[in-house]
Amino acid sequence: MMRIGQLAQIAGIDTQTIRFYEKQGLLPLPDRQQNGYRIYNEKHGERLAFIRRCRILDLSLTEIRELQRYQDDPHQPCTAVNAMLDEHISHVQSQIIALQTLEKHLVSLRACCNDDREIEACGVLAGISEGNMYSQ
Amino acid sequence: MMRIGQLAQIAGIDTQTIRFYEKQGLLPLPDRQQNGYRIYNEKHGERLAFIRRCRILDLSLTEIRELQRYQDDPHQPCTAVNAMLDEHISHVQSQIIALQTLEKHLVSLRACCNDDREIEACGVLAGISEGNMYSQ
DNA sequence: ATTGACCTTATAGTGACTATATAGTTTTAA
DNA sequence: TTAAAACTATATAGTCACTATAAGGTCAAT
Repeated sequence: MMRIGQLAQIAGIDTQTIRFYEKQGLLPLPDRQQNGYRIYNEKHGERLAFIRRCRILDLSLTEIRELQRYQDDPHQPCTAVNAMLDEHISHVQSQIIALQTLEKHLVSLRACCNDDREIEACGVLAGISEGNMYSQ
Repeated sequence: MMRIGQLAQIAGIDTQTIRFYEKQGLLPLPDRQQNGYRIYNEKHGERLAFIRRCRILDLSLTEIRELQRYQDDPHQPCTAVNAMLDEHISHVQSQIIALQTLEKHLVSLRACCNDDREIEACGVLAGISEGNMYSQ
């Protein structure tokens, strides 16, 4: 039995974030003291830890809600869970490829200028302005 | 001389986005017809193309504003432009590394389950719930 | 009695758009 | 000529996952 501040400290997050997750339907409504303070138990702590670990995996709050629904129905087959993860992995891989392309692009742009010029002659600005940005 | 729709078509973006850039101070205020319609010239088109190319490089609107200020002062040295790009490259590289770590993490989690289980026994959900997420 | 630490709710801000609502204007077709 | 379609205008809200701020209530210790 603890109040929001203690739960926040244990979970390593802000009290605001806990209230936010509650409002988002990710955390079950806690009991309240007579003064209105929220009271949490260990179940809340576990639920919060699950949410946090999902967030570390960069799952969206919607995906987390979906995972929680699966957990509440433990005799379903878990294909949907695996499918979600597969799709998430694809998404992350796409992001990586996009960023690697961007990086190449930026590095080759950077190579167009040393630091000893005036703005007017800056190869970087010229490179952006001229717009042959997809010509490798 | 063209109206916003034509400029949008040429630039390949939405009219809303043009008005948004104007409000953000990225596009100079265009003249207006008697009916209030905005009128653009080629300079606006070039400016918009510059903005778009910067966005393709994933530069923020703030960074673009900064680049525009440099362009307006063409006899400054261009060290700041290059520094901005260097920092942006570092930022992109950090993102790539973070995503690659995440991908490894997700792939190893995915390997904890085949598709033929019940939710209760799902290795993926267990992997998230158990929380030994940083033990490689 | 008051300070400080904690708790409450409600609201606004972040970034870069995107969508919606409402209304006025111009162009095209019947 | 009139009515519909296509364009323009402004203002406001929504996206995502928080984060910050405001304004106030509660509690323990000094």
